[in-house]
Amino acid sequence: MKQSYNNGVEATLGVISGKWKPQLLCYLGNRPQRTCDLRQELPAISQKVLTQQLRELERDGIIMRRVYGERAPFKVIYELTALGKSLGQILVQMSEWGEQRATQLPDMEIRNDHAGFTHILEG
Amino acid sequence: MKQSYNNGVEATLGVISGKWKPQLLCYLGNRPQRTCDLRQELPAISQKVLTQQLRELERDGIIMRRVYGERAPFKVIYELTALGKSLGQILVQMSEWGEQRATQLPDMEIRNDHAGFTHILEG
DNA sequence: CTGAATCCGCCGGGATACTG
DNA sequence: CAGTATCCCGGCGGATTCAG
Repeated sequence: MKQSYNNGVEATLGVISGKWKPQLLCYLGNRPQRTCDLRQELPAISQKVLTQQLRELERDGIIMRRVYGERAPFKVIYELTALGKSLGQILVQMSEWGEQRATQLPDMEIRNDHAGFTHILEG
Repeated sequence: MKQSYNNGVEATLGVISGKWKPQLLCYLGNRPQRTCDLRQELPAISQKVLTQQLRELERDGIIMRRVYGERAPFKVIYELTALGKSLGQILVQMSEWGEQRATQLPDMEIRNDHAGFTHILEG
């Protein structure tokens, strides 16, 4: 079926929105990672949801999935595609805007700063 | 209660995510608008949801609400705040990225182009 | 003209158990 | 190690009605 959006913003939101996607993009922006690496960085995520979010990012062409090994145990590596890396500027700006805003609101906390996303720009 | 995000991207997403918010920001980026104007530009939105989304944007400091008139019928005007306008660059970039991506995918359609958001930058 | 109050369906995300 | 299959819950957004 044909996807239809009113504007490009909605289309972009459709790609990066998701409870764990910003964090996944951040970690994968640093370097390609194995599934177990991601599970270690995101201890709270369930297996089902991790696979789900990764599948969506893959389907949208943001990340690439590579499997090594003929039989279990497998080694699966996820990494940003060129398209995924092209999100770098946007992610850094969104990160900075959010941080900037948090400084004005005492009741808002942001754990990691935008440096986590800047690595995407280096690729 | 204290809001907590893992990174600034999530914080920004929390502000602009919502089924109608990108469109509302686009229209309000052109000029301040009355409630009835917005309802005309978004015929499909229900009254409840329109008010809801506007309230959220207002609570987050993105738009400002002004009421004119002592008694009904009231005249209510919504307009972007300085903070709201500071989202302009991000929205334009997200819009362009989404459009760019749509050109690669035959099954994806985007009705309005990023020009709708560039007016925010002029304020 | 503008908005509050209900009631409700859908879907993203979570808990758990199972497979290769 | 990596992923699938169920069952489940909460909250966003929708339809409708009432009010100043």
